[in-house]
Amino acid sequence: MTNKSPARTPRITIREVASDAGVSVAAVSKVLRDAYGVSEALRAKVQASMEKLNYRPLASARGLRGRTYTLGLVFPDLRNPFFADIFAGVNSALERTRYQAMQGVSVSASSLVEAMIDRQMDGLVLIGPNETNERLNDIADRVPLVAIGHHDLDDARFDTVNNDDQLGARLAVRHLCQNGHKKITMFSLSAPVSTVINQRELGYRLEMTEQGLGGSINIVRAPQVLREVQLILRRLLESKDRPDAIFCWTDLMAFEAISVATDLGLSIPEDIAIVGYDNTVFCEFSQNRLTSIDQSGEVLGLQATRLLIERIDGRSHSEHFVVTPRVVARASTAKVS
Amino acid sequence: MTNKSPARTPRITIREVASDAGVSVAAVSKVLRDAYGVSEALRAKVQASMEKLNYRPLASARGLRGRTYTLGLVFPDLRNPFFADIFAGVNSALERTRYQAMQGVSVSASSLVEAMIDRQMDGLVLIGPNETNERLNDIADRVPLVAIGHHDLDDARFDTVNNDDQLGARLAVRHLCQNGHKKITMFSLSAPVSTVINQRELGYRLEMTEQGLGGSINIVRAPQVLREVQLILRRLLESKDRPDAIFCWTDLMAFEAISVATDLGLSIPEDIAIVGYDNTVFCEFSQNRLTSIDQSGEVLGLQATRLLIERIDGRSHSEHFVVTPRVVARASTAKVS
DNA sequence: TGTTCTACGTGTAGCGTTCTACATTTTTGC
DNA sequence: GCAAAAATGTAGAACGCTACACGTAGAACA
Repeated sequence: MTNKSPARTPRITIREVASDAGVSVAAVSKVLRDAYGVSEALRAKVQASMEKLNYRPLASARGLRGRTYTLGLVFPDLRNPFFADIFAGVNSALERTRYQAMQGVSVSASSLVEAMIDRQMDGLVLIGPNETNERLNDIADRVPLVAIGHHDLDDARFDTVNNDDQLGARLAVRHLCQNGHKKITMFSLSAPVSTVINQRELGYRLEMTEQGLGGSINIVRAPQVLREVQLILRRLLESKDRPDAIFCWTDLMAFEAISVATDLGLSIPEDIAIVGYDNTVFCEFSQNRLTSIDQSGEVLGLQATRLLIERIDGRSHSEHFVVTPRVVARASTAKVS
Repeated sequence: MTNKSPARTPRITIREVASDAGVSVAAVSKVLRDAYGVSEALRAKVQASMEKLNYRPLASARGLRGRTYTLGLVFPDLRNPFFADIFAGVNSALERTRYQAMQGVSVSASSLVEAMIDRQMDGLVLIGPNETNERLNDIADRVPLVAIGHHDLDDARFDTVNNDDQLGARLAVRHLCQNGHKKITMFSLSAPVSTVINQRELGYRLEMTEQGLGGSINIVRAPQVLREVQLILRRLLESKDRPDAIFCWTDLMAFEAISVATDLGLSIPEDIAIVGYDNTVFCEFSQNRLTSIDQSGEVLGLQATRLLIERIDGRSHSEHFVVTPRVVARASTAKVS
């Protein structure tokens, strides 16, 4: 066992800065935190030394007493480009702050959240968490928390940022109706039940009923497993009473639907119209031209971050921010002549 | 200013575990690290107390003395699903270890890397870094480092994990030739020059020459800006001497190429064949059916993580792992009859 | 002139771990 | 049965920072 690791260049500490600047450690710390009681002269001296020595405070050490200036983001998955939009929003909110975001990815947030708390994140943003309010409250008792995509506000001791998923679904159905479709099936998610999915299904049902199409309400569900998704879509599109439109709970599923439909020789939108959700960049591709519901991920990320920092700074009552979704129409739902 | 944050439930510390188990703090620490010199009896007692109190060691505190058991991953971008494959590999390598991965996203790794070092990451994996060897060595002097997608091994004081990008490009060209194409253009990246891109361009040139097509070598470059990419592709496909095949440096660009070609009414592969790189999940879609070079992101991630942990454990000489790419043929390059 | 403020600095006790050095007990070898 | 060696446990000093409690000096006030 050659346990002799290569000599690492040692870090500059606050003590060295203090001695270089000829002041106390406490003074340097004050400058670092712009705490009260530092003269301009002292600040300048200290900052010069920090610059000169290229000093950077060690987050772990700070965390032991105060903050680490680190926010944790928990994504359910990395494959969906929608999350990149949220991330962009987070970053632009962080631009002029001293905070840094670190991401983790995990379907079941649980163990990842614990790991982030162990690592002293000052606050957490959970994206599309599959957790009960009880569990989320339990987390919120230990660290400032904001959830993106969670609709149960009952007694929530955390903030939420959502798009109006129920409205989004209604818009999708309404748009399809306006383009002359009647047999509209919703393609939804089976496995982890989430409040987001519930809202979208509810919106679908309500709008179908309102449009006088209550009789043809049909929700088909699949887990997030590629094989299953394809199988179920294929079965749906091959069935005798195939729908003339599908509303998919996320763009990714809509792309799968386009793929299966194309495979079966169906043309879009003539034989089957398709609507997705999230309005990801891939919707624009000519090979997709997917009509989708835009929920502005960037705004979601930005607002979530804003709320989180407020909460870290001491706010204790909950706030709930809602974005209004809108239809972005493309060829996948063009009017059937 | 209501600076009264809600009372957070305080953490269980090692001291409480020690007193609950009736042993010293040092003993608990030993159990935690499975250090030498703990009897089975003591270990059992301590573990029972840890379980009972639901104790979790605080990473910041550990970091101050030893390790934080956190690895940092730096992605250049979140939009490319290829990175999800790498991430999957990292995770499966981490499965039976006590390490956790935290991700950051940044085109220019620099400031993010500093932030990660400040946060006491035990080691870093940089994915597709746009950095010189000098800069990377500078980082490697301060923290164990592995680069995925970096071909300059000259005097590298870090490990690298690569697919053979030069071979990958050759395979792409060879495959196109076999299917009867002659005017093969490469669509490459202009802005941040990277060793990966260099290798792919080199492979393209070499294979074109070898195939006797040296005369029609043509590399078109665009930055990673959507507008520009589309403009340049459109110009290329509308030009008088349009190529009959395009080799794109990444799947994402290939999808754009398919989009533009579709837009222009060109059919694939009859009018124009297209090859991508990465073999991302989206290649399978019937609307794409994109032939692509597979570089098994999962293997890259797994090996990188393995090497990183070895390095953290003391290895000081550099290792360089190479994966052999392969062509995955789909309809976008089917033989033109 | 004395007294009270206010502004500016400093000393130092932790924060929750790890780890070296050491004390004590048990085992081993002869 | 005794010394030496091995095994097991503990004390306590860091690690780099924050923040509380003070000290000091000059300004403002009466």
